Amino acid sequence: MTNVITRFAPSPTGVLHIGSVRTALYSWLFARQNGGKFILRIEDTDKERSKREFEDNILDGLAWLGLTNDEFYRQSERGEIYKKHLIKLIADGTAYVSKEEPKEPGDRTEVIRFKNPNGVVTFRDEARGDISFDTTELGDFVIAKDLESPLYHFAVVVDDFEMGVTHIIRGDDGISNTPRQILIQEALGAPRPVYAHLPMILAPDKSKLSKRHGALAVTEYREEGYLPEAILNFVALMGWNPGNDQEIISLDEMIKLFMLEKIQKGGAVFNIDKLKWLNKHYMKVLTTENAEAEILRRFPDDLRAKAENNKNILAKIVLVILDHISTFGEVSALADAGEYGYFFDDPEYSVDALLWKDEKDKFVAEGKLRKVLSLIGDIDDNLFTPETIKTAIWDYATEVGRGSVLWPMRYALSGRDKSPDPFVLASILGKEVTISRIEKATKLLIA
RNA sequence: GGCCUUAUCGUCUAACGGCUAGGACACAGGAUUCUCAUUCCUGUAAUCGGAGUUCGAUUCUCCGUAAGGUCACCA
Repeated sequence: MTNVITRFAPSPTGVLHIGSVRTALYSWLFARQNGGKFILRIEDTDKERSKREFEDNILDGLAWLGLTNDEFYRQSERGEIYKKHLIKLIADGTAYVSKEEPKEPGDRTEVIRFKNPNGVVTFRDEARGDISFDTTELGDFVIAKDLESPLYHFAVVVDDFEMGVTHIIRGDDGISNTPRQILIQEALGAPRPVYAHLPMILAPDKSKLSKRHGALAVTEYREEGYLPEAILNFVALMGWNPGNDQEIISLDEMIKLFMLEKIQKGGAVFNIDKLKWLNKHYMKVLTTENAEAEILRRFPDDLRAKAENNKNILAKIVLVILDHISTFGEVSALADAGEYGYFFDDPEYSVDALLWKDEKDKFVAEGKLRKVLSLIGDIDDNLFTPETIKTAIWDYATEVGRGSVLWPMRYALSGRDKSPDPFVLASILGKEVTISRIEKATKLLIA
């Protein structure tokens, strides 16, 4: 295909949410796949509702996701262009100035209406097939309040024409707008672009996704600790598939495999669990430095200070932390719950907690911990790894009952009912700290 | 209400008109190291209803039903 030009045209009356991201992504993919251009156009003809903060949010979100645009426009800066076409249509007789009875406060007594030829419009939708409308019911619809104030339908058509847009990929809600836009196109003498309408993204109750259902701005997903790769992968697969069972798909692969014809027709319910699953996957393939930075950022101040003073420990616990979360945002909640303290400070716990459920005798437990001490005492400081520690203890633990050895050992190191296994813990803490914590536990047991 | 669109496991989806309707998330059970989490294995689970065309329908046609969109001097 030659000279493909697509566009993403949000109105800055709200934040960039997950549905818009998918529309932007598909348009972007199609342009990139065909070596074409991707245009970002801010549709801010409604001066009342358009807000700069929303535009900033949209730009911020797209940049974060890496959906780069080749050209950027604001409709509010293109008044002369619309005016020129408006004058031409009026001169041609395909539009006219109409006297009106104001129906609501603020209504004009004069607007510009389109002279509807009243025919049936049939267009081909790449995602759905042929669609026909009888446009008679539209009447002579309003296309501008005056020469300086074009309305949505008119501005869109003029812009797509002027910018040479070849493929319009947009939401399902644009489908009913298409006939009247085609009418305007024909009056303008503009070529008809290829259309592809995307099904809606729905809430779990199948209603339109809204803030109430977690339709957050992508910038909020970023704050919650989702990765752009996960967001992109997730939205790509809502309403499209690569033609095989592949679930993990990179942007580069999407560019290769994307096809308008494979776009789903029915709406898709937003499934946060799948997003989390994808995010967990992408967190694991993140570089250690990036993961470390994300984690550190979520730590409360005191914990962060300790971690920064002990980079050695921090580097070792990244994988352990990653294992237990789906988003980086969970780190702060877990940290607040005291989850990571034991990596840096000796834990506090009661004697009872130290005892395994099937071995409540303090003296027996103390004896087993002392045995552990002697078994790991021989390991070289530099070879204090989960493997060597396990090798040293395993046979003994198996012989006398794994739980009766491993539970007290793990508890002595972490002071928590739930934690990584004792071998990993010991290797993270290092030989010296491990021994001192276990010794402390033995003293507590026979005190 | 008019018009437009859509309908496969709970969810995202696959299946030239032709194997036992496949995969993923979630869920359940099991295994891997005491706990938690990973990882692995196994399992539960779907073609909206009714006609028609056909040797044969998830697939094509029609009628229902349900859901969504749209009917602005918003976008």
